[in-house]
Amino acid sequence: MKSRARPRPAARPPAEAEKGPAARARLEVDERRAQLLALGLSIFSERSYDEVSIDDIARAAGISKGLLYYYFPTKRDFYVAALRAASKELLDETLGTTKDASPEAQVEQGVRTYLAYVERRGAAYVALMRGGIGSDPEVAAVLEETRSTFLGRIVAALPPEAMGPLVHTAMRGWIGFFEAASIDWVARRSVPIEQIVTLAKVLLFDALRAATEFSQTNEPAPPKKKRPAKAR
Amino acid sequence: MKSRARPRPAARPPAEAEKGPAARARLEVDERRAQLLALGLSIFSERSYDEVSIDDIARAAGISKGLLYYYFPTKRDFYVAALRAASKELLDETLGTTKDASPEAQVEQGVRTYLAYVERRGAAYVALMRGGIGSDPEVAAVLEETRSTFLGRIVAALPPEAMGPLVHTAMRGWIGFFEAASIDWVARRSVPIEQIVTLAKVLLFDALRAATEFSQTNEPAPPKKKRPAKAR
DNA sequence: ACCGGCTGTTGAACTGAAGTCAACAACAAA
DNA sequence: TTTGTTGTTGACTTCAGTTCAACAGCCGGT
Repeated sequence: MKSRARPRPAARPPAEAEKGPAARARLEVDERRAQLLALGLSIFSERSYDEVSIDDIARAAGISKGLLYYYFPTKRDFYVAALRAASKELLDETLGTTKDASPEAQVEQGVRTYLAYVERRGAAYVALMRGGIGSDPEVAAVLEETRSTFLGRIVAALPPEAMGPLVHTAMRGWIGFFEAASIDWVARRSVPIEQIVTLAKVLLFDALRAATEFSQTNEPAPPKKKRPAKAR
Repeated sequence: MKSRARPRPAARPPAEAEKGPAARARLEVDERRAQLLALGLSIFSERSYDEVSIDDIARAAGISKGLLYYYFPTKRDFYVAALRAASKELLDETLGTTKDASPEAQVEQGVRTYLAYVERRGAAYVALMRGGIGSDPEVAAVLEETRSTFLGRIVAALPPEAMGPLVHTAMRGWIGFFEAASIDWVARRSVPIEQIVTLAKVLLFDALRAATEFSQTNEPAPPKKKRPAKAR
């Protein structure tokens, strides 16, 4: 009975109508959150950020618009959360279980796993890892964070003396190479995965070698022959 | 849509007030368009797409909001137009006047000019070439177009027999490498430009060599070639 | 000068989607 | 049952993008 009679937004329709699919269920925070993130990931893979309205998302999830704001403060936050989830998934999967294999084997393993993820997620990978909302600071941060993590893993496996500004840039560049190659690969699918793996692996070491070499001199380096990573 | 009988928006204030800066000037279409694009380029370099409102842009340009819509059908179109202008600028500058230099010299020249652009435009390059509005189809198209043009230039200088799916992917990847390296370079500025130029040049040919090699066999390729590039 | 016509320009109104909020319902504990 | 907590709702508010009819600068013809 509550005589709290406040404004009075008119009575609500009991909504007795039975909705075929999932009628309103009261889920736990974590469940619903996970459900929404998964949904967001799939939706944003197909349509761009602002081709999708909050109402679309709510409708697809079978919930009200307001509930979305109960879990995510803003549409953008929702997008970022979905992006972050995808990033985490990728990072976790590629963490690699190989401890003490040779550097070559480790790289090969990591690259292969990465490509497997790209192949499985396809559109999601392209839509979220590439592009994103763009200039948006938070989105850029997630992408930056992801690349930075990969960079860290590579650097961690390098002999400390080999590190230098140019090597840093070179590795950064290699990540760019690999992302671009991955996208081209999934988009065209005209090359066996093994060739991509080998190409990426070889170029990583090529880049590493070239960078350490050129760090010493500004000249195109005529004397030195080869010599992967070694003394400074 | 809403052709309601518009009664009478009330007379407009003569606005006799003298505006200090540039009072309303009647410009020609091309001039104003160019002015707006330049302005947009600089604005979007500093703040993200939706941190900037139409009103902000209009205010900065000293015009009314409505006029913007006289030149560009939508905010997004405006953004895309600015992006396209930047892309065209970059593509034009790097077209290279060297006709018959050696492949190496051509690449070096192109890379150097590209980096000069990146250095000059700094934020604009990063904000527009990277990111963009993201998932947006049109924006993606402009970026794709830009990369595709660069790819075309590289491919055009290759001996036809050398072309294959893997080489295509490799070159695509190299472009990704170079973009990432460029961004890292402008962001950190801890490496002399010459080193970046050399690194990029060497890796282009490394990638080319590796790709043509692996195209033949799935094996890590034991023997074979050395110098593919020859310029038709 | 006067009249048009063409076109750049404006301000206010309109629209639609993001974001807010008080009421409410499902469930658990008392 | 009663009460407390908290997931859930839908109408409402807000505000940035978009539309539009009126308007003003400028040229050519008379």
